[in-house]
Amino acid sequence: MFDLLRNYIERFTSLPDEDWQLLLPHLLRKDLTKGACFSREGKICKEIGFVVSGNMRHYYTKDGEERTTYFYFENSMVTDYISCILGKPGSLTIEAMSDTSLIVFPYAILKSLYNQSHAWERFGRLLSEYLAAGLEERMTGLLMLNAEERYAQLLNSNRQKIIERIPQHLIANYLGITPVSLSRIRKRISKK
Amino acid sequence: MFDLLRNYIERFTSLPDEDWQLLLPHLLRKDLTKGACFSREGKICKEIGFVVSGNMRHYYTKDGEERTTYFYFENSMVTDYISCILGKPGSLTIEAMSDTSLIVFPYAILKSLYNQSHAWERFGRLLSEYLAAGLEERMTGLLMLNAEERYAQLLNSNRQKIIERIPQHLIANYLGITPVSLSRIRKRISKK
DNA sequence: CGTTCAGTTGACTAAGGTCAATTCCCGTGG
DNA sequence: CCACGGGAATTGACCTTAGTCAACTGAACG
Repeated sequence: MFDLLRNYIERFTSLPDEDWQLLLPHLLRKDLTKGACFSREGKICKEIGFVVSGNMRHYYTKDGEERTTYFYFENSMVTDYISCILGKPGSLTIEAMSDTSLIVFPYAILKSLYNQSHAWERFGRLLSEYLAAGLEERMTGLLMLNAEERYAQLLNSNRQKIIERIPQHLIANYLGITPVSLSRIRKRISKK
Repeated sequence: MFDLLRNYIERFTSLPDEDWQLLLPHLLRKDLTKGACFSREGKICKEIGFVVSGNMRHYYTKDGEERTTYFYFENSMVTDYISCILGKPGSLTIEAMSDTSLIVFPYAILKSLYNQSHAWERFGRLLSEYLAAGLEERMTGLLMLNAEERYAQLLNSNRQKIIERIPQHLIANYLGITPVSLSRIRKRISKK
């Protein structure tokens, strides 16, 4: 099963077997039931996860309201990377939306791998670059587009899984609007 | 003068002299006059810059309108990093707000340094992490705060240079609002 | 069947934008 | 020294977008 993670990593950069062996002994399987949290606002996130099956979302809270900014599906990494990097309490909560199986390992291990091997350092660079590119796209969407345009962008993007598998009120939340507004937007679009 | 850049890099990670020597021959000085662009929307950005003196801003455009999302002052790196990383045309324009002196080098060189040296790879990782952390903070500000809260956040942040040296209509733009709105917000705050 | 929860719809509200007029500040030329 | 011109900032009147609240519909499930 751990090979799923290895394949994922190799999509970023090739990883000699000896490097993989450095991580392997630290991998654990972890199962979360629906609604359980992988990481919580206010806690320092110390683990990296990899979703084997199930799906998750992460959200920020303000005045008790949730703002979802990411959905995780099988075959992707999950962590409050900013909290890991900065070693500070995160502002993010990551929650299993269904029963979910993960492979996990401590961020501290990844950090020590950075020292032990250039290949791991490279993986860390590429992962951060990938994250930054994603964040930038997200930010420009919020900055440049109104609600209807953001919805249209989502429909035209390669995020099919979100449209197919996420209930509408969470999609609204992800777009930064209320379910009521999304319903109206959909009505407006369908009239065209 | 190039030592300014070296000092900047060493704030991320220590860099043995032999590694620094790999970059040194590729450094150039570049001067931009007020209003000149370092990188343009629609062009692939192939250079990394370091501001020796002067200041710059970067902005996105939508329907001919500019949205400023970053100001650069002396002693900081400047580039459309996302365009560099992805090797795609950027959606960002970076413009000198005053006559500006830069140290520049090709991104391709940095990329080759990643292959040549673990220390440079580490720098690349830390730079990307730093960028991601900044983007995340910016995104959450846009997502979670209204205009007045964003302005208050700016005032309470360690971005003094922006408040002191940037004209109000560009601060408004940076906050994602019109100069008219910022003026009203300031009035509201001053009444308290 | 009734309960529950997602989604839809209507009426009203709030935040911020638009447009236009006015004022302020500052540099330049007479 | 004063007058003028131009851009930045302020202010008022009005508009647009999305949020709020509440009522209603509809499907899923015990």
